[in-house]
Amino acid sequence: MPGPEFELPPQYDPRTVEPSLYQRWLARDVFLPRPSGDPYVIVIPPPNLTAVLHVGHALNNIIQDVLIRFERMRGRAAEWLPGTDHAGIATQNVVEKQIAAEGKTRFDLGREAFVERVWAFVRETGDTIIEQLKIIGCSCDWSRTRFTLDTAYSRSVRETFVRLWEEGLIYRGHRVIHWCPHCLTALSDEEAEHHDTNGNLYHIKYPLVDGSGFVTVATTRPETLLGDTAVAVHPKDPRGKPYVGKKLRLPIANVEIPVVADDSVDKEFGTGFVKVTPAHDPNDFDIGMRHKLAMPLVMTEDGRMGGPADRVPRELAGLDRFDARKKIVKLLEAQGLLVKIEPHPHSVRRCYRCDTVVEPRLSDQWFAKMKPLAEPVLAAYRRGEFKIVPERWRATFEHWMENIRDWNISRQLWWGHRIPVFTCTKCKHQWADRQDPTTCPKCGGPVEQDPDVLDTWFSSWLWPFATFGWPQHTDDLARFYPGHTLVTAPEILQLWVSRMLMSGYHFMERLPFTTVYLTGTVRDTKHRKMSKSLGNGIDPRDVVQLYGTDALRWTLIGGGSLGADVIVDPDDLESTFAPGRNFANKLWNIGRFILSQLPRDVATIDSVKRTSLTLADRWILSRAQATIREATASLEQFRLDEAAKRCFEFVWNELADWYVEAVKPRLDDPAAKAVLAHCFDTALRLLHPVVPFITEELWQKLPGRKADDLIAVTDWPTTRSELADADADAQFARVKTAIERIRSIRAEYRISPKTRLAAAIVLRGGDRAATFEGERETITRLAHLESLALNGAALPTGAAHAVFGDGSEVVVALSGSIDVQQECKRLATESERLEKLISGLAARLSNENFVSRAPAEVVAKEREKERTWREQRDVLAGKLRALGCV
RNA sequence: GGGCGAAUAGCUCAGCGGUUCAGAGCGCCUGCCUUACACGCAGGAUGUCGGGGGUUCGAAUCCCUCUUCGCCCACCA
Repeated sequence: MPGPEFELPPQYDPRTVEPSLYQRWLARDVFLPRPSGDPYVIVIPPPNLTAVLHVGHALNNIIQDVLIRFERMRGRAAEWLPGTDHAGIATQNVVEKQIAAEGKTRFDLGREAFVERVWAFVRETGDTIIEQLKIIGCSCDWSRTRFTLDTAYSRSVRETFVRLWEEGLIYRGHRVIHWCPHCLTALSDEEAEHHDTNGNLYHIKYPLVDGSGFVTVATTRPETLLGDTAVAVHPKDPRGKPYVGKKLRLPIANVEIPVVADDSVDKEFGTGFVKVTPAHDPNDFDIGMRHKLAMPLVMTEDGRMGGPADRVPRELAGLDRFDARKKIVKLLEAQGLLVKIEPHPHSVRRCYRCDTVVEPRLSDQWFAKMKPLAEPVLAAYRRGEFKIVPERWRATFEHWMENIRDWNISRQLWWGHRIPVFTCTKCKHQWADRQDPTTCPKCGGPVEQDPDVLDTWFSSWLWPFATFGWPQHTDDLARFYPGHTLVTAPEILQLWVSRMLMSGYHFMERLPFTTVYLTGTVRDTKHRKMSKSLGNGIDPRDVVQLYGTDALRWTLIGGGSLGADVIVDPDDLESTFAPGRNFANKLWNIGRFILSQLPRDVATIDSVKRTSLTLADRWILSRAQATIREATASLEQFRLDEAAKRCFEFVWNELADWYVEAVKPRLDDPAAKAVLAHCFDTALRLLHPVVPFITEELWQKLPGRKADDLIAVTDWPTTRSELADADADAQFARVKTAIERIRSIRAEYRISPKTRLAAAIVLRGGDRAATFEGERETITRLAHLESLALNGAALPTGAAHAVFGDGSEVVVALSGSIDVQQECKRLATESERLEKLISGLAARLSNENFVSRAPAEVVAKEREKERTWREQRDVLAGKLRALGCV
């Protein structure tokens, strides 16, 4: 008998195998799409370059990797395009913070030097992020790595802008937008996030100019009263009617403002009188437009009070808006104009990048019209041309698409794509240009480019096709657009996903993907989202260092179902990731055992005669078939967790716990070796997408591997009907049950493995006995493991016993005596339980409705069950009598 | 203010009309170093499936309602 050809350590050490395997995959170009074949395309959600990745990002990318590896093994030309996002405002913020630490601002450096500085930063984090993706095993096509500021990519961005301009979908809007006083830029609606706040509602008296009294307004932002140009009432509100057309004296500012009637006022809210600040509130802006009111700004861009001298008194000018609020309240109080302050919870918008309270501000910005882009996408969704999983996001998506508003695409930043709008300083002609013009095409005068840059999402919304070279008609574009699956976090469904769908449909006339997979969120034990700012972010590299990449992947994939959150305890990585590590180690040891048994020329399963297979052989082969079928179906439905769990069961509970044990007595049987090799090979392939490293490592060691074979590009197992065997499934299930009963009895009576025992399986029905006869060696072996001697003879009564489902029973006789009292007690309890079950079932079966309405097979099954239970009860009664129990 | 989701074993979560649906992992208890694995093996305990109604022959599973948590959306100052 040939000994093992190599020795493997009993503990798997991922650190020694993972890096070299990754290099090997790279060297063989397995991550490149196959030159031919049906493409399967995923574009990575390009990570921001603001910080290194945490486990939340890892989840997202591992899901993509599982899908791409699965499809690659199925023979598709799998293309996973990686890259990174310049993340305009976010990145600029981080670098500005760095500069601030040096006591400088971006204005000290100047635009060019600042942008250079950002580039340096971005190159560094970019490298780290790519490195992290490799460490977690991502099989991206690195030859096509893109960055949203690449030269070619920038051309795409510019082309889009100019096209939209030419189509009349871009316009200059003078309106109130969300302004971040910290980032000093406009934000889109989506970038100004709602946060619930415990604010106050201030009731303030505005005196009538004619001295005849006051009206009282209610506001949450008293400091904006300096910018009031009217007070509005609802036209049908009797309280306000008498005042319409009258003049009020604005407190503190000392200007006169009118009372106007406007439908938008809610009679129910506050006092019914609304102060109107057109330059600092979007609603008030609309009112201002309707009533042709002046719109003075009373705050500076950085959130301090400042404006026309008649409105902003010297004592307030330059004061921060929140300090100004306190001061104004004091002044009002002193003048007796403050009626009351009542608590008023409401929502305040904050900048999604720096968390500063956003200030609505009248400003000129570029907008893109969205309705014409959104409508066809919504229609396509309703026609089922793409789907979102989990399906529950449907309402959110549709609601957003139905109520879409124009998109503010200009940002007062330096880091990003400069807006390609040019203005002639002489004739004021304004146009968008694909090239940088030097002179005005109309009058030849000098030109100026718009100083602002585009919203970062204005480049990322082109990701599915700009990355493949659009607007050039490249081969890549023809082959890889449209793609297939987009995997991302639900929080950017609007910000990014819906816009990609719109741009794809608009510019490419095809939707960019067929499925949007929205992942869950990785949270800590307090259910807080994992993030750097909260300090609960875990670097996936730390986990990999401790437990290995496969353990990380296993935990994240197997730990949560489709779209569900995954909880990671940052203070106890061990308990979070140990299951993954343990599973890898289990796989390793099964491999160690099986590999030590396999000869170099192990037979294929096809060359083994059916007749030389035992029940256990046929059973495990059949289980393998079931696993292939179920795991494949789960993956096709994006249920990665189900697929992983099914494979886990096959490997651990079926292959290791039962088959490997059952086969030990006949390890010199070539058929057994063939079955072992086949099942292990199948398991490795099925598991490879989830745990790529250890499966590759073990698969390499299987007999018959050629030097350039790699599991990463080998075939996905397919089902073969001739190996499925329902008979074997059923029969082996019975063997298992019998063995389990024996073990249970042994444990219950604390029979040490050294104690000699005899047991019998007494079967009801001769045919089944015959079946078992044929499987004697399996049973004998398993029984031996339990230190049980198994034979077919009946044994003395009075021994411990078990009855199971189909009426067969196990009787175990001990060489010594048993505790009769204890056994009586046990039997009585069991008898009682059974009696209860029987009476419940009998009631059900005597229910006419059940018998007539339930499906026939259900009724039949219940009848059969009742019959069995009654038999069992009789057997128990016999035992009780035999033992002399009362 | 709307919409969505979640509440199942001590913890983290599967299951989402009948088919072992009362489950998995971790933890816990009892035995075991049985020639792959103690990151293991065998056996075991633990849940009125958030409360209350309803539909049904039958409900963790569908409907209503309440409570508690999340999330998303929202121009009521």
